[in-house]
Amino acid sequence: MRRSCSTKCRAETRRDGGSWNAMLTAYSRNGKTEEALDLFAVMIGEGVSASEVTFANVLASCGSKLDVWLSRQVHSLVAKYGFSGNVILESSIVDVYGKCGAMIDARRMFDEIEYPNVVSWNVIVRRYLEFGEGNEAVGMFSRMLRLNLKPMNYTVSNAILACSSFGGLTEGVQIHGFCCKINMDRDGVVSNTLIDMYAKCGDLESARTIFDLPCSKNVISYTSMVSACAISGRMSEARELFDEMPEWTVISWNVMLAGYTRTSDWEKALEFLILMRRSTRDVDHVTLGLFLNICAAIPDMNLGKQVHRYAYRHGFCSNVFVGNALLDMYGKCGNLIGTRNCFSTMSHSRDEVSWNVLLTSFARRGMSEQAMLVFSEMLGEAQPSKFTFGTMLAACANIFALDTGKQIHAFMISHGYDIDVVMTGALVDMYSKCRNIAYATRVFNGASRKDVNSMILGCLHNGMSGRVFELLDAMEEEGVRPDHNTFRGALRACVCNGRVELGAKLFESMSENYYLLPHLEDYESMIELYGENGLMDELEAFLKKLPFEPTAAMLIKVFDFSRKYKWLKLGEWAADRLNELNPSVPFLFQIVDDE
DNA sequence: ATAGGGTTAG
Repeated sequence: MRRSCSTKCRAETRRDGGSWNAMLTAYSRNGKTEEALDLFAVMIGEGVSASEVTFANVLASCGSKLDVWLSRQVHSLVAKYGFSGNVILESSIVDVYGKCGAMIDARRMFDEIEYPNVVSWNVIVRRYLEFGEGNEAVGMFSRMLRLNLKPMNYTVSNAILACSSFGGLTEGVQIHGFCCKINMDRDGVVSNTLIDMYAKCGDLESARTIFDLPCSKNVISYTSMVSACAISGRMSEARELFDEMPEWTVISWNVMLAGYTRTSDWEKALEFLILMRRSTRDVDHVTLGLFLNICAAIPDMNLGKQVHRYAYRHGFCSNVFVGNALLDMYGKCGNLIGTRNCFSTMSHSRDEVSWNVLLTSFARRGMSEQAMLVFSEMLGEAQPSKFTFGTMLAACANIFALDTGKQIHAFMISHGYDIDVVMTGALVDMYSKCRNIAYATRVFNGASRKDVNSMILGCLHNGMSGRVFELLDAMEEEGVRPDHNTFRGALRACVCNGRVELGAKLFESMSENYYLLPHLEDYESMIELYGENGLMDELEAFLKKLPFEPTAAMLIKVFDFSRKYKWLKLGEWAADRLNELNPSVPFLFQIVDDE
């Protein structure tokens, strides 16, 4: 390649920088990165004077090559050829370093620019945003404003995007105010980004207000708004907006589909997929990933296999999202061989999520030993994350592997992993299932945000149900909102301790004050609570108010309690129901024994 | 240059 370049150029009559640059530009604009860089090397070698245009093209090529060492070399050549102080080239160097993920170098270059222009500022904001440092991006943006520079709409848009990336609603509102001040709030790109920012920060009303302004409706603002409703679970609102959209893209379809899967409405999701297939030929890797999530959740492996075949035929299997969704689908359908096979074929395109899915698939089926093996294999290739540890701790809990569990706990502490609510819960769960309630308590007490439910279950698991009431009191004191699992555990504790009145009060309060519909288990607990304490009047009244037909298990309990406390009428009632459920064996249940 | 997706848990 190098030879052909130089031959070609030698044949030319004029070999000044101009024709070299023309070629360089052609290569670089057409994505011929290697060719452009080779040509540049020849240029330098032959002593052709490199101009601003030369470096602009070479830097563009460096940016697509994502090679930080190469970028540093070109950076030094820019200085050597006397272009220090050229704001365009220096901004380009900031850009290239940023693209390579070398934000320290990017920032150093930026700070060296004597008079950064609006493009320089845009580049630094954008790169911080892409690097995942939204805070820093917003910080640079406000520095720009303090210098009284007027940002481009793209820069404003990037700064707003940065706010959404870390949930900075306060900062977002301030930028919105600034946009109004300089009359940029009606700019198409800016207003769409604002809608998206408000939506992602959970302020749907503000998003809607901007969306409803005249002239701000297009596919993108519609899609943002639909997405906002969909991620907040407001699917009927999302659907209404979707139906009135002027046109649809594959993204708008995917947004709706994601909404249905997020709300676990698998039926509607499938229905929507059928509608989608009938309306458009557009299907991409996101659609397929979501489709596989649905197959995994139902679960329907045959459907999943059809999607797999489709993905294979259309070349989507090399996409890591599709690959991971496939792993998950096979795992959730219980086909661990399928998961393993997929995982092996993904050897060139797998990431830490793939490993986590593989781990979870084994752990979910109680195959903790295999999960442990996968974990040690994983350490050689990928970084474990909180997901990894969560799964591993659950696997330890299942096989009472206290020592391994402790090692994982120690590993997390020594490597500075953040131990959040979920991790605290997983640790408490592991320690209490391994019957080490002392450690479970220590983890629980030391946590800043506590997962009370796991501690309640731990106490119940270790025969310390009395402590559940202390936990409930502490919860109330700290204003922590109980959820379904809290009540389930609390009711179990009432059963264990004969706390009938408290149980009844909790059961009432569950739907009255917390709008939580009791589950079957909660009704069972109440039946046990009344029955075991011989409160047959209350039991009878409770059964009369049941909003559904009692289950066989409930009836058997009622039958047994009635026998014990000689509550014949209720016992006969239960026996009749049970006999109706078992017509093949008449009179299996009799409250008065035949003599 | 502004819109979408995956892995932890009772």
